[in-house]
Amino acid sequence: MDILELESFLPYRLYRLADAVSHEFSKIYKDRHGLTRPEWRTLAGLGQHGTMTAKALGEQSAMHKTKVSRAVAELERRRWLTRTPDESDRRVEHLTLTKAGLAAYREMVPLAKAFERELLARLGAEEQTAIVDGVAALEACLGQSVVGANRMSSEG
Amino acid sequence: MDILELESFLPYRLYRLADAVSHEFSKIYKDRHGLTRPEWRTLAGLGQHGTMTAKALGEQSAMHKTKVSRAVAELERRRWLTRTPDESDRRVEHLTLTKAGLAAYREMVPLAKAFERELLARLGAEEQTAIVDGVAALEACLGQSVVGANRMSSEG
DNA sequence: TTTAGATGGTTACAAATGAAACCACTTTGG
DNA sequence: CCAAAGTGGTTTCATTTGTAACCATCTAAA
Repeated sequence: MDILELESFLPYRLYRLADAVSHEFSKIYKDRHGLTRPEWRTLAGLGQHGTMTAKALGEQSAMHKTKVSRAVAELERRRWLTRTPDESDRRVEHLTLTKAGLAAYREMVPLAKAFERELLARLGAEEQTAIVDGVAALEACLGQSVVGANRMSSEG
Repeated sequence: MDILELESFLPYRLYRLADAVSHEFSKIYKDRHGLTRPEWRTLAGLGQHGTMTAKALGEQSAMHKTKVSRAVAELERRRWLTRTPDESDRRVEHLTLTKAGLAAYREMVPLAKAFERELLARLGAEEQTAIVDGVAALEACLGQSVVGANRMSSEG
């Protein structure tokens, strides 16, 4: 009988690994500020780019537009971001972090970087390049049309 | 100002990648039989091991016990598995696939294997070993206590 | 014994999520 | 100019999920 060994099955391993890493990392924004993942990504996007539309946010951080909408609403409620109507297209709003939002972002960036650094630090040199390159390769091949702007991640 | 480049941030990339792969793979069990991921994992676990308890299922496939409970209930409703009370401990039930469940499992195993094979086939030889080894390394270091039996994945 | 905890498993409830409908606006093609 | 289709973004609704409480049973210690 032909069986499948789940523990060795790449999609399963990949998912479980990502889930564990993500869950570990979520402590940084969840325990600290009670943010959800969509909220964290929104904060990260705006911190990185300064000003973005909801649509751009969704594309950059692979989130469904309803998630973006809700995350933006919550961050606005916290007064971590403000909306500015677009001059020429009144459907569009430009989102920008407030001082408070920026402060939170600035506080989290070093923690995020430290997390990534320490995660990789537990690995040997070749192992580090292995994941980084491996992930990059899969991203590239799975590609343009699946990962990234179009897919609109479910995020778990 | 110190910023974080989300697109290069490993936890984010890993999650997005796993999500894309998983979503792609989910077509095999979702489109074909309308299974959810917990249901698929339950099927896979039982197919692989023959008979398991709900607890063992949760440990093997990194699922929260409520997910296992619900998945088992659904597969039972479909008559894809049966429960047999344990002789010596009446809290425990042993789960086994029925003929129908086994048939579905047998049908999916080759598809799953083909999916994995074709996914890897898109990569070069070194790239293949890169992800496989990279994932293994992270699994190992992130380790025993985080990935696997204890974590009880959220699954998305 | 008896009783206080563990343990396998289910259920109730609240929060997060996705699909699809929707609103306001803009663009396109007659 | 006008209707039809497209787009940015929100809301509604049903489903999925996690937490915590829960039930039944088992174990261990007094």
